[in-house]
Amino acid sequence: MQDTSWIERFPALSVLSPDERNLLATAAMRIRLPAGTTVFAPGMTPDNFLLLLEGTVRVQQVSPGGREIVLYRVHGGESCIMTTACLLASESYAAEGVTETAVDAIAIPKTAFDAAMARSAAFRRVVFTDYAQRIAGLMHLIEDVAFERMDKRLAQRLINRAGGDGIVLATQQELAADLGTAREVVSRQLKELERRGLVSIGRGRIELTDRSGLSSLAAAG
Amino acid sequence: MQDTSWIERFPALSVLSPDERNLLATAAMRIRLPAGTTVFAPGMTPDNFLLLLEGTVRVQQVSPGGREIVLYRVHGGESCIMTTACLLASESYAAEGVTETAVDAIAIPKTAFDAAMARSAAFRRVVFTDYAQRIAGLMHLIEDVAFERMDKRLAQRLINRAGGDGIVLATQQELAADLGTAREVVSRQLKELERRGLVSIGRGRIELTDRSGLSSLAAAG
DNA sequence: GAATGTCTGTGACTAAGTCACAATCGACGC
DNA sequence: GCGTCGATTGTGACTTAGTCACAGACATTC
Repeated sequence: MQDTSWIERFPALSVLSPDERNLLATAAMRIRLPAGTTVFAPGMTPDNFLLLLEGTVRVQQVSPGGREIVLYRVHGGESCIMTTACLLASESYAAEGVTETAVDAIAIPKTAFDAAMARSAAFRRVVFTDYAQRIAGLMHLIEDVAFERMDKRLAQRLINRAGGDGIVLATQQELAADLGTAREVVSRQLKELERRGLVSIGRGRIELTDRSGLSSLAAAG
Repeated sequence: MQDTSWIERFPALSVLSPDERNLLATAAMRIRLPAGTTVFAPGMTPDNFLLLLEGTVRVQQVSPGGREIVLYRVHGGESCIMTTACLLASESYAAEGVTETAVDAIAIPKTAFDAAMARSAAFRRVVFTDYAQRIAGLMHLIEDVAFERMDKRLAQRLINRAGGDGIVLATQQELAADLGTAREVVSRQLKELERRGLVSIGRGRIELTDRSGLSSLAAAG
């Protein structure tokens, strides 16, 4: 008797027939990873597809010059299928995935993945939705990097990253990686935001003192 | 009796069973479009998936400020499935597809697409390969835009765009859109390349006078 | 409380993007 | 042949972003 309860974590899979559930549950392995684990990296051929139950995985690219850019994050309830599928299909790209928090996930071997794709329309829908969302995200990122001003992007990022208390726990280096820019640029931009009274800067911590001000900056054309 | 000969244009589909061929061929429509046709655009819900036989489709994004960036191009023998699938799955993105040349394509209605995905492993492979390649391309583009120098990117682009005679037929505006930068920047970069004896500039036309010089610039770290 | 490693700030410089024009070219009509 | 018009290209002056080379500040550990 397999444990199929994790399937409920994915609303799109809740319509699976008992047969289909069994197919997935039989092959699925529950895995737990601590924060900071490299899930995949250039040169590694992944043999499992991941469905995240809890935690987040950061997918990023590192430039030769040492600069980084975060491509997207996978959160609990989302699938990490896209990147692994890509790694299988085309060798050449330099993205790596790292757990940002402890992660609880379901790993599905390639053979079971293929079988599920063949047999289950619901499973296909999950996979396609994942692809579509990631691609839309990447396109949005390209638009951002190519066309938007840094102050606007930083304001946006601070708002997204802030907890309900209006506090962002991140170093300037981490923010720089999120935005694909240099740490010094973040330092100067934050200074300017502080001067304007929108944030207050601490070590590894930024407090948003004027969220609506930041929002209007983030929305500015 | 359906015409299934176009299937041979897609090597990955040549392994289809007669049944599967028939499924596709019955639903498929052959379409021809002149250059400059908008295949899809924000707000349009596409109801067909395209397999390109001949010609190219340019997929690009336009910024509020009027700047453009080419995300990728779909060539003959490739599928244009990704973007359309994305458009169906998630409304919010601003890419548009325009034919760059006259295009000869096969259009497959959504229902037949879903059926083919359910029944044919080969068809799934085509679709996944398309996704994987596009995503790898988008990631490469992000890396380029975020980290590479403009002179290097321009040199690369000129090499890719040049015919066997070493001539690029494109306006500076078009090159700027390819790279996601401003036309003035292309103008100045070209001037610098000309000064270094790598190219010779004409109106709507750039001649590569030193390909190996351009190559080493494009490869430079 | 001294040492150490991490994080942050800053000046000086280079690269890229923006804005506002001017100059040039090619095609078309007369 | 000549003039006109739109498209294309060139350029200066300025702003924004990224690079390099540091110095200073802070937290943790011994």
